Amino acid sequence: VMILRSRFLDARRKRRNFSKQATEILNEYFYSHLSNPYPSEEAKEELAKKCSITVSQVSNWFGNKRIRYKKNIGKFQEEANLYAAKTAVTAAHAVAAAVQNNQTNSP
Amino acid sequence: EQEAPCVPEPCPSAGGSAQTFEWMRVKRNPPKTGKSSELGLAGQPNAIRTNFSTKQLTELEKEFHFNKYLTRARRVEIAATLELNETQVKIWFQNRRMKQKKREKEGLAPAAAPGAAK
DNA sequence: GGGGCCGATCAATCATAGGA
DNA sequence: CTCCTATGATTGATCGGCCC
Repeated sequence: VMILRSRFLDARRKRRNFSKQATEILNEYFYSHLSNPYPSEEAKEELAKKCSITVSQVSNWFGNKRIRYKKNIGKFQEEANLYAAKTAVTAAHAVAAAVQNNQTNSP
Repeated sequence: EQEAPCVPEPCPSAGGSAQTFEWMRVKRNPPKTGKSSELGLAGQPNAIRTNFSTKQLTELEKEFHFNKYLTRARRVEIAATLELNETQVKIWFQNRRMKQKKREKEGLAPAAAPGAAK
């Protein structure tokens, strides 16, 4: 028992929460890829840049998010719906644009 | 950037909210690293994460500084000395190497150091 | 056919940040 | 200030691939 917290003095001690918008970006990606929330190395780099954090931090975030999400799906339902709706709007715009494009050329 | 084979089984749910995808069902097998008390039979693996003592970590760290890779002989020796499985020692070195690599990559380009001078 | 290594990930835990 | 929860990081160990 006393074989204590030998880990004391970790980097964990000076943890900082990510900015509100960084979390926003990460969540957007997570929920828009809920069927397979495993960003590629390139995707991670891009997210890292957009969030101003390191690739490792992006990996940590997804790792924690996935585990915690599946541990209690219900708890994230609201959040899931929120982001689902948000990306739906974006998707709708994309579809609309695509339709416009296709109207002038049908294979 | 578009996979396709996903969703082998979307799951019920009529509501319209999140479905249960495969990654949410993934379960890892419990650690086979049973040790201290190798239960009678029926091989009931400990299924617990071993907590390395400070002494063990210190020795492993020291050895790592000497050699990044272990030879079979050295591994056996260390495992015996520290009372760990050869597997645990092997895994520790693997994780340690990955950790080292990560550190090198990160500590080698923190470029943007906002408020560097303070 | 097996063993080790790598890269990614898991899962439990630690220690802190932030809110009521 | 005292809980209590949310969250980022660490780490022993697993999974799938690859190589020899």
